Amino acid sequence: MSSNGFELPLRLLLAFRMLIDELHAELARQGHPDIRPMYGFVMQAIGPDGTTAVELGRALGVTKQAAGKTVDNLERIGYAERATDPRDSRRKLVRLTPRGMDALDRSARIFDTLRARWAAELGEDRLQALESDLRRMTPDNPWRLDIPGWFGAL
Amino acid sequence: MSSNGFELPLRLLLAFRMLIDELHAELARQGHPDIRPMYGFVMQAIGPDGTTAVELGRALGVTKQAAGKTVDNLERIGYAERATDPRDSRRKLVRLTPRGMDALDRSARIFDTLRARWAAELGEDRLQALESDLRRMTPDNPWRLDIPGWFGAL
DNA sequence: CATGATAGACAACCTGGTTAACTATATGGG
DNA sequence: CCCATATAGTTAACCAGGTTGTCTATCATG
Repeated sequence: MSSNGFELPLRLLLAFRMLIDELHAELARQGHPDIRPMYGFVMQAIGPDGTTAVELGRALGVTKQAAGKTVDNLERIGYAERATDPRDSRRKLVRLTPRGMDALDRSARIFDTLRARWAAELGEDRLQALESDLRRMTPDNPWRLDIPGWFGAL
Repeated sequence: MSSNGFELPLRLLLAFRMLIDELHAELARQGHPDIRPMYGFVMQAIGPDGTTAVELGRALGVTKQAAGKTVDNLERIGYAERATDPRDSRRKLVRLTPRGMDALDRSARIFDTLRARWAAELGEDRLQALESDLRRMTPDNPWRLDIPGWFGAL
């Protein structure tokens, strides 16, 4: 069975999906029921210091318009806010609200918990080997995700 | 770095994405430029014997309407066809066309090649360990993917 | 034969993506 | 100093793929 090349991508996707589903179930339990799968990546890309729509689009590998729409949604549910840059009035700084920060912090902690569950199941050494192998097979630059919306779009 | 829980899902996704991108680049090179990332999963779910929209939806974890729309698209680009079931005229059998079959066959071979590349890089034993660990952490039933469109939708 | 279950189609809507066109602001060179 | 160009953001129109809800046609059964 392990010689079937189709299984590898499938398992990678299932594993990813499981982690993300568990993350969101837990986030919902902790008071963030409105987070969509994508938002975590977007908030991570916004980061604690804020960014702009154009930079965000570049970071996520989507157009500035798409990035803008997503920020609209984050703004609508109270996780991000926009403010004009005083030093360049073309730019609008996108920053996380305290609620957004909270969601981001909790996500990080939940991911750590989930990783610990994997370590308990597989053993820390096996998990580190797995992470190391994945790191070896994937691009170095962890950012420039290109992720949201890629599936089904490209 | 490997104690950062955020890296695991990210690497899983990047690895998946890489494989899928390489698959589609190679499929395009081999005469199938119109395949979208999802179609591979859908064609795999249709299988060599055909299925119906309802069954397909169940297999993919989406509604029958969504499955129907996707079949519309596969039909449009000549990879699937529909025919009324002679034994139950409510049902419409969805089958792959020869072109669809060809794409599916090539996909399987390309995935095998990609897996071989991973084996060459990581060693067959490490790769088998990786697959085995992923298998251990993900649901048993390989089908019922629940995949297409899940990201961004749920 | 009437009733209920099932398959499919259609419409309206949502999200997240795209291109394209437009406005407003910076910036740098004649 | 001013104009040309580049950049940030918005808006609009579209697409893909998903959802619910409704409707019709067919099957199967009491």
